[in-house]
Amino acid sequence: MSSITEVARLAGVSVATASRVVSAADYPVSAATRERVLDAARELDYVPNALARGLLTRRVPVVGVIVHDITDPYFSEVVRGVEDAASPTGHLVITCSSERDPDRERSYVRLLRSMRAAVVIFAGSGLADPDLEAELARHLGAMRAEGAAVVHLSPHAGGEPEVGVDNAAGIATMVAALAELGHRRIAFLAGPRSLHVARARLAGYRAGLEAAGLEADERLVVSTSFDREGGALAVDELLAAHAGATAIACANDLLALGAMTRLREHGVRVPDDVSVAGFDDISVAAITAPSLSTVRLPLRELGAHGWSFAERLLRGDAPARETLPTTLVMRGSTAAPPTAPGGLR
Amino acid sequence: MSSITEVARLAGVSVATASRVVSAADYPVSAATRERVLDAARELDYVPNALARGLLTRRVPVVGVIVHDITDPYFSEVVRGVEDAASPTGHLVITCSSERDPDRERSYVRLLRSMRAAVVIFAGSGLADPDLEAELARHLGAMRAEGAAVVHLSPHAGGEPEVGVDNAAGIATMVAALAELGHRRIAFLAGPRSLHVARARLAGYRAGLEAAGLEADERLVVSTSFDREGGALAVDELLAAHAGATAIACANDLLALGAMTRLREHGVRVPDDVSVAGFDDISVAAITAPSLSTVRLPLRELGAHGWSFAERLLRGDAPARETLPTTLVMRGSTAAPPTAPGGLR
DNA sequence: GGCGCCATAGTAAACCTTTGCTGTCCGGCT
DNA sequence: AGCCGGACAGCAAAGGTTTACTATGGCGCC
Repeated sequence: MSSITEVARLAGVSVATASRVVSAADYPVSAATRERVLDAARELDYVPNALARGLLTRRVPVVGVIVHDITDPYFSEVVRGVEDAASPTGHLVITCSSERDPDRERSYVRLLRSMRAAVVIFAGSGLADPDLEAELARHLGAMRAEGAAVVHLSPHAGGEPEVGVDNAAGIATMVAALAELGHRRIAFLAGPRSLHVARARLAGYRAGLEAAGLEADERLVVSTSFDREGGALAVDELLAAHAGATAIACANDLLALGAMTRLREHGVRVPDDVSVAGFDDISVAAITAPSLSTVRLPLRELGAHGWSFAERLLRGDAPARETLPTTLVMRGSTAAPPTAPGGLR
Repeated sequence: MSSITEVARLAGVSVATASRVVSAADYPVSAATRERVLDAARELDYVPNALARGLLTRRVPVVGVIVHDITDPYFSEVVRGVEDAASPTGHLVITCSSERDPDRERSYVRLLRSMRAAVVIFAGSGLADPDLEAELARHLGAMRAEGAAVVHLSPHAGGEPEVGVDNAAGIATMVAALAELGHRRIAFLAGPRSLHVARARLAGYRAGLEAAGLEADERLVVSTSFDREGGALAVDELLAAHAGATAIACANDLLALGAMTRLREHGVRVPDDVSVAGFDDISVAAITAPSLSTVRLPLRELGAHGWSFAERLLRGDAPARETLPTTLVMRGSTAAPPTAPGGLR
């Protein structure tokens, strides 16, 4: 593979000049010389060595994205957003599926550091592990000191993310929409109490209730795991409590899907007897029967904003924290409450 | 960030010795010296510079995976397979969503080359574009000459992939299963004629028909785009043709999903009136109502095998081409044909 | 005509590691 | 006692690029 030395030799100039031409430095080079160098580069099929360049600039045009699992549509959307934003500037995206395993996360960050990645974006941070925290903090500190940018995206265990999503407001608009349809008793499937996101969404539910002038009833709030299984269990619990809900808002689409399945098993019709609403708008939501009313998270934008935040960091700016808005998506799983006194009893 | 020079200084040895310790070369170093170097490295939080190392070894522990779109579950599974296989050896995975755009693909390969990536895996190759082909061939040739490994996975426009999936056999087993259920008129939604995969699957359909002793009828084969929209359109076409199919096999789960939706809109029940079968087993397939009978592709394995193929290539072996088997997954969207003369008319 | 400045071009150091080759020391063998 | 070889350590080059600094030449201006 040809190096810049060979390009310079073929063009009959010094390597310095050749370098200035091919790397488009703002250094004066006469048009004739430039042309000769470009010709030589073309002829030799010259591709600059990013390693040598990175060795000097202490940074390689690569952005690492730490996700839980690239297979999860949530994360692949975010990664795609990063990629779309980063690739026009010649940056490559490295995906790191940590599986929330501290060891994997640790080793990924170490690898990224050894590679002198310009940017690290945390899209799904690991669970709290003091040991990991410490090592991570050390690595991240060192990387920042080296000039790399580190950005945290929305669900971030260790505090406020640099770029977030307004979970609370999102849920609140859904609650408002349900109230608008005429629902007075709106249940909420909250997901695990331990997760930061879940807590934010629960807060949004409460705020939405208050804004709509509805009474809060703790019997209407059920905490379970963040998956379909949890949604099904929560429905059982709601039925057992005879809480009389006419609508069920969920902290998560998977919860909503699980709830719908279980409701069907109990012979409860959606949305005729009970309305169900999700959160996230994963791609399945549009194709279930009935299709799921939900709140769309701007996942691609989240990734893109994460990149642009990092880019500004790289330039030495101190960008302001951002919060991205969600959008309401009303589909077939919600309707006005039944006129006859109904709901889950 | 500390370099090996500082480690050596702190340990009171030469850089050569320090290097031999930290890079675990099989070179004799006394136990005491080794210990001192290791201590120094730990104290300084030394992380080797992969760029400097790569500059020397002409290769950096990175594998680029070219996909159509990381957001497509098909590709994210493959990428995950590569990642799981590659990361234990300290390799990082770069995802490149080319969107089947020759320009993007070109620029990704160029970037990967400039980075001296050790491996490039094509998981979803671009459409035929003579211009791209030429430039790609040049890049790939150069990379191979440099010692990098290049591997093509199953859907490969430019010929036989190094690691493939037996598409034809997969469809054939599905056709056999439908025939077994009693179906005699099995339609096939074939996807675009231009795609190599689509053609392979169509061939499988024909082979399956023949093996089951069923008559081929060209009115039962519909070519559309490879998405839900295409599935819906194909159903319209099938209905218009009054072909009287009792089962619809699809070259793709998305086609099947689109077909099911449109069938519902026409008041046709699945599987009571018509059976529908997909191909790929994307994750949604299990949670639609009814759940989709389909053929599972070993996507993760495909990625993992791609990596191991590349690894052997890197070691200088000449591994043999591989073809991975598919598995039949029968769920709720298929059943015996209606006893009363039914089907799509 | 001489001086200095501008426009270019070149020199060489630096980035960090690996590794072939060259020491050095010591123990053991003849 | 002399020699040899083994075990370990160090020197220095090489890998490809960028960039601060230096050199060259031509031209304008007084």
